[in-house]
Amino acid sequence: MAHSKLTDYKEEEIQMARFAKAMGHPARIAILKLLASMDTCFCGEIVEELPIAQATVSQHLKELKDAGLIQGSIEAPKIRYCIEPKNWEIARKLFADFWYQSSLSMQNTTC
Amino acid sequence: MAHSKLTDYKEEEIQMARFAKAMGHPARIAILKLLASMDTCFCGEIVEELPIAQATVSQHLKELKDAGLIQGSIEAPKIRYCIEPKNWEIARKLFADFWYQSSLSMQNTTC
DNA sequence: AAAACTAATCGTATATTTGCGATATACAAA
DNA sequence: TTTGTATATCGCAAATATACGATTAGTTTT
Repeated sequence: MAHSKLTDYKEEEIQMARFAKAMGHPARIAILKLLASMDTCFCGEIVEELPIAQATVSQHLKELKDAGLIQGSIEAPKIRYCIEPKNWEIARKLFADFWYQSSLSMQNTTC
Repeated sequence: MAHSKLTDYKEEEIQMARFAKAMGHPARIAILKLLASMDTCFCGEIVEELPIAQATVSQHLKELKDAGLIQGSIEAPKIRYCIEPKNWEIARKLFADFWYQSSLSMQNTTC
């Protein structure tokens, strides 16, 4: 048997989908790029950059935090955000492997 | 001025978010992996693999197709699916650049 | 022409996402 | 202790996503 019906998805697929979903909005891509390029920055700076209201930015930040891609630390009265290095590396690797594996097995055929 | 308020997101961010969103579900990750590893396969084979109903698989396939990541061709009475090579490469590159750029600018600091 | 098969679409229910203004919270500054 | 500043959270509305069974559409086989 080459393949068999899955009772559920693999943990790796679930994890990768979780990261991908967190990245599935232009605002969150922009936030991640900003954080990666500026190393760290304050919430307020992000709000200034994006074409959405403060409450909405805060919501996007929460989603990225819940997915584990970023973290924040209090520097009263501000909050400093940055990439969460461990999960960032996990995500990077998951996606890198994903496309690497596909390049190995995929032929140049089209259907 | 280092940065300025965006009136809207960059096309690249929108495109990347579109791909990421399409990949933001375990079923769709599983489908993409399956297609990449099997080169091409029939819709029915995908349905057999996944723990969800045929109608739901069809819906996920439609989303992947709408995002441009896969394509299908009729081989009556079946439909053969495969990766859409052009957009696949565009997506791969977007993600690769994304993490490469971040590795360039990110220090090993944490906040 | 009828029956069988594959896959898309419809209709529906429920859950999640997105966005905002308003408000609350937490801390610093006065 | 009051005031101000920064950010999270609340409450809401609208849109989108997820899942399924049932049905339809398109082809092939009989």
